[in-house]
Amino acid sequence: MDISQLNPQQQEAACHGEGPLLILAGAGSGKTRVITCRIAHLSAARGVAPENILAVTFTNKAAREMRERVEEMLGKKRCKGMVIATFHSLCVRILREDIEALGYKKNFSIYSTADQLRLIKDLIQQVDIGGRKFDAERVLYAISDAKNRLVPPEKFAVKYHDDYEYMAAAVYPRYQKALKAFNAVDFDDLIMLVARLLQEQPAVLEKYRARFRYILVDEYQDTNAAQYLLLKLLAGGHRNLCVVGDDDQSIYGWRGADLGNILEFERDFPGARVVKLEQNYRSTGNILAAANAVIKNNGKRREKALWTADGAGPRVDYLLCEDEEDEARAVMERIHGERFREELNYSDFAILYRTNVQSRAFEEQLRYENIPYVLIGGQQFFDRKEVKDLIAYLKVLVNHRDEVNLLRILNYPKRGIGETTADRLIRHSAQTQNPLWEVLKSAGELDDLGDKAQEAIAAFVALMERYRRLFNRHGMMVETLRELIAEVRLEQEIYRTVDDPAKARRRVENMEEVANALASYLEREESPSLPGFLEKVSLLDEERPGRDSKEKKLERDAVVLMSIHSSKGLEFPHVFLVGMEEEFLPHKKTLTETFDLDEERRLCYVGITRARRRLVLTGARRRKKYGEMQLRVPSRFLAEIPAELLNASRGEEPPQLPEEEKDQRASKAFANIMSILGD
DNA sequence: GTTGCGTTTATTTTT
DNA sequence: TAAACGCAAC
Repeated sequence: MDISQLNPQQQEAACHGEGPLLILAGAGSGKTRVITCRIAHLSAARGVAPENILAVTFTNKAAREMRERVEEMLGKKRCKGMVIATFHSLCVRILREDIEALGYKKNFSIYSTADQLRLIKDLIQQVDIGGRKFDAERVLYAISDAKNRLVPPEKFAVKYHDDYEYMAAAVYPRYQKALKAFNAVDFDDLIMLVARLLQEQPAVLEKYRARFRYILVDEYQDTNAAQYLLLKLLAGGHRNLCVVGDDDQSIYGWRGADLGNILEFERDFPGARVVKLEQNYRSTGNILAAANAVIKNNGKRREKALWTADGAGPRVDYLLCEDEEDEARAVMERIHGERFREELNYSDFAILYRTNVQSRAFEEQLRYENIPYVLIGGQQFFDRKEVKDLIAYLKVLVNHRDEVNLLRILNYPKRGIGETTADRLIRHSAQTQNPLWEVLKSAGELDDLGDKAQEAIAAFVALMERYRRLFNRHGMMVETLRELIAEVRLEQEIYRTVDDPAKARRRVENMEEVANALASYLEREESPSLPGFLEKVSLLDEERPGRDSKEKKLERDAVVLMSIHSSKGLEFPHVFLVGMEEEFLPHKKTLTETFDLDEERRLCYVGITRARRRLVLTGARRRKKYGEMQLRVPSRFLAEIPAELLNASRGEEPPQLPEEEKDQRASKAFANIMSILGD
């Protein structure tokens, strides 16, 4: 480890000893370097044992990179036992060990969003408020939000008195009860249950406090109430908590992230040392000045200003285009020109937008001009039906109480257990309080089922029990999986139901990808298991079979298209921040419903600070929306960038007037009209 | 069990 | 505009 390569503030942070530490790390200020150096410092200079170090991140990618870099510095051997994990995978580890204290079994399933939605749809039907229909996603969102805020079902308060709140209030307790009966937890539970476990079980808390004596947290601005409590409990004894983050880059408020956590760190951990990292090693001076100018308009924030030792660079460009097509063409023009002039790769360019629909015009133009591009985001591999079906089999094999997935596969592919039979089975299960799986096992004794149905059920039970045994054979898991696919005829089912042969083939290949993912998991893992594989799959850890994960896509020589959210943590020599218009950035929703303009401004800030050497902002005068042409107004954030930093070509118009002036102008216009009317 | 048609709705998505 | 969904009809 070479501390001397760090700047003074970075050194101060990396070498801090005991007690709480807040590192306010501006965009591009080398925070990963500081965190990894700090871990190395704790280990090498202060003799902290690896198993006493816990580093928590939000993404698998961040965790992986952190581990790699620490291993590079310390050597693999001295990192053994160190826990560098995401919040979720840390919590799974803890729960696998200690969840029984909460009344779950250790083979609990982790429910994906799709699993959650299936369950919630079902529960909405059961509650049934006057036959009115409800969007399950909105109900799920309300429940998830409650969990993130640590609000238990019985304390869920209806505040705004809208229908969805009442529905959520009705569904939430049932949902939570069902999950427990199914021996399943959702993503939010992973955090919430661990927080509860630590709160209610002093012995468990002591165990982990003794184990994790030094805790480091990355992207602290993104922590929610549950994660905060978890950290507070874990660090409660020794207070060796080091958090790194940037309040200006908090863009996940809508997922429960609580900006207060980073703003109030010293209040929560008195005596905390605060280190600001403001030197930026990424962008040119003008880009940073633009970023600073925008973000300083936010009210609640930690004052900081990024600076660079490098030059100012060219000014930030602003292109006001006619419409979305013109905008796309303008961006292409720039890509062609710059690429040629500076001998750049396509992958040096990124096009960032607020909403995914905006990518379309750019995709079309890129394709038209034969420029290679990758689109990041969109449908996830595990959202594909065929993958979910196969995974459902595996989930049930591991946890037969998982009724959401049991019902998913009970008659898929068709095996003669129709809807009527299923309904009867479910009713029996409800009446006798017996898990559905037990009802299936004893279905032979039920007199309201026909012989055919009973036979089919018995065959299904036998199939599942057989595969449960088969999967336990050592070193045969991939073969077993393929046998399972063949035996239940999943492929035939796809070819039967999908009429487009190419599409069908792709789906079958996706299923094969699951087998490949399992194979690569088996290769990598020391003591692999089916539950272990499912866990990786659920937590979207590297076994994700999609042949184009975000990381892989970024390796190709292609222009990158993605949302501003997806771009956090990345950087590109040339960035196009497109659609700089009111109702995109800030988004219409925040103007009419959520009113969190600050988060939109942070989003703008994140977009700007992705650029290393050149930033181009674009917008259109009009664009087609919902099939209709609309006039567009330049984003108010443009007006926050000082004119001398901006290079406005194309349109003559300067960025829009500041808000107050616009208001004044509007009220003057209003006064005029009134006076005319008054005459 | 499909197919087809009308209705509805339209952010962001680290796990 | 377009995609996703639900419901009714085949």
